[in-house]
Amino acid sequence: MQAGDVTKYEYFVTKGCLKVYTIDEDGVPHISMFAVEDYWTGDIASFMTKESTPYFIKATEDSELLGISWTNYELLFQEIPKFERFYRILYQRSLISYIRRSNQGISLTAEERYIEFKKKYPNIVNRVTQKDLAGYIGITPEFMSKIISKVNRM
Amino acid sequence: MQAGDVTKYEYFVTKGCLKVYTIDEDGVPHISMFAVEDYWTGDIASFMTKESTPYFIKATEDSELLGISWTNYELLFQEIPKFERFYRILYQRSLISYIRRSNQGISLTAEERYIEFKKKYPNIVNRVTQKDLAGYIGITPEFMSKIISKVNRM
DNA sequence: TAAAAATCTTAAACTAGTTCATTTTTTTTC
DNA sequence: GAAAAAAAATGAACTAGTTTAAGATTTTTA
Repeated sequence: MQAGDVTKYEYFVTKGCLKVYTIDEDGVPHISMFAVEDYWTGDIASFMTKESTPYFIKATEDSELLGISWTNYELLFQEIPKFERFYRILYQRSLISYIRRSNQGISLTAEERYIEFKKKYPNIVNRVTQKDLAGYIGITPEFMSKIISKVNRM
Repeated sequence: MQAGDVTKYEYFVTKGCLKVYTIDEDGVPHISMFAVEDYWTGDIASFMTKESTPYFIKATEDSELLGISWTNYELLFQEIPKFERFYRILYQRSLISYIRRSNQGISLTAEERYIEFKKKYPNIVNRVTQKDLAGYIGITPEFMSKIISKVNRM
């Protein structure tokens, strides 16, 4: 996926690891999410509104995804209304985790955010580069390096 | 609503303004959201899981709310399955705005976050104290004061 | 497997944001 | 409408996180 495109699919990851990110005016990447096995990914805003996405998606490992198009997504609800419930609960859970993340972004220090990330995603922390982790935590790779060596020393 | 309670209701605001916030170990308040007319509020995580909430909710103006209990919420879906769709779309929209907020929290400076807030919520910015706004933006009231006078000077 | 490219580390100088203390302004209460 | 309480402003000293630059380590590619 490339910034500027209109998102045609939502993806479910069956294998691998991907990063979803924006690039700001200064060329600095900011990582919105990492998607590993059993995660949904894409840009739900662009998928819904058909406006262009600000995100790039790149696989960081060989990956396998399933995609659902807007047409099939709508059709799914029409033909099998029980899927409304499925997605209602899926979005509700997603919402809970994004509410938590947005609160942590404004109330925790970078070091605390790193410790939380490690605790919450022990399966991701060793699969991504420190540089990408820095982009997710919201700090520079240099400061990420300092934090990691400090936390490991503790 | 008080931290420690299990959330029994989700609320829809028909009049007024409320703040939803946590208080950290140092006694510093962090504001998760302001809820004005036509907003839903509460703690959806505690409402769903029946675990205790970390949030306080306080009205900052005289307010009127409608509340729905968990029992009635479940009953609603049972009796009128079309409401699954209604909530599916409601959560989908909410999700979009929290994804945006969590990205801004890690990629923008405090000044940029303030400017975005003013642009996105012109109807809220003048209804809340600077201190509460600081708690939402994620900075101290002192720094909020500096930013506001700087931005007004521009 | 050597060379090139990317990532990670370290350190010094800098800036965004905090802390603490004091004064001024606004709001609330009796 | 005076007194008290809360919010806002200001400034000086501080800390968390950035920037720039250079060297060390790991990964990728030919």
